[in-house]
Amino acid sequence: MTVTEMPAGGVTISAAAELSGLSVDTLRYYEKEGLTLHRPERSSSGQRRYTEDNVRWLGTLVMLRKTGMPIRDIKRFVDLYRIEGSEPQRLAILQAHRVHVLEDLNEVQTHLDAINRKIDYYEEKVLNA
Amino acid sequence: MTVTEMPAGGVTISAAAELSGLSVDTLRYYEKEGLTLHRPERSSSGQRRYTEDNVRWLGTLVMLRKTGMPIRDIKRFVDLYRIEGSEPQRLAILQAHRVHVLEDLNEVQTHLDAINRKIDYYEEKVLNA
DNA sequence: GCTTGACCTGGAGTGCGCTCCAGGGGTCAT
DNA sequence: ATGACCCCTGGAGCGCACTCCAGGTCAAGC
Repeated sequence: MTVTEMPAGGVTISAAAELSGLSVDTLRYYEKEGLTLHRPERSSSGQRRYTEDNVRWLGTLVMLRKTGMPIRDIKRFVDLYRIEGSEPQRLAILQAHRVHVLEDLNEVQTHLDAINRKIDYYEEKVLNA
Repeated sequence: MTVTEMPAGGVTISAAAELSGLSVDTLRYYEKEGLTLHRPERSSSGQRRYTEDNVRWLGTLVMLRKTGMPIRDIKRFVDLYRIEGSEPQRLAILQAHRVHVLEDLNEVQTHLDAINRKIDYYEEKVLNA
């Protein structure tokens, strides 16, 4: 299943987990922590039903987490969505995060260069052995 | 102080911390975990004295940690240095790690693109408000 | 109507990588 | 010789982000 071919009534938590790449437990954990933009509706028997929007937001959460934003900061970001006209603040958070990510990428890239040099050194050493 | 202008007798743990960018506690922790190639010598009163080589190795540890290698894996890598002729294995670990780092960089880059798109969206929205 | 399996909740447990602390030196300037 | 510092050890504690568990509900298939 892809996110665009989701049934109208929404999907179960396990399907949402697969679609988002998160675990079922993590989905419930994120919801408990208030990271969901809107909590998924419940079926008549109380089970969560994730809509396309719900799943899309999970994608945003993954994006922020994988780029190293802590849960606490994501919480602040989500909370702004509940405040009318907070777009400038949301933008500011994203821009600041972008800077962090770029710095991080840069640092990792520098260390990667060092790894490559070490590999070169060993490749020569091993080849001439 | 830079690593090339270190006194011959070695430097204290706090100096080594500054030079490496790690904390004093982390230095002792790494040593406890067996991540040091050679344990630093001790002064007559039992204090650690880090040589240039010691500090250079700390740089390697930082390189591996900052690129996401777990302590456990670094331990395995260091242990190979105690085995004669283990250069091929050390090389293999570095090559495998390199692949991981590249995959990671790639993933982060992809998420960064998504962040940029979100920023673009908000910039337009905020500008036209 | 019984089993199976996915789901529910609240809360405890885990792994990682540090970080901090108590209690105790040694060294050096005043 | 007193105080200020830095250092030592073993071990406890912490923050983060999950992950797991017990005990229970519900729907569907046989």
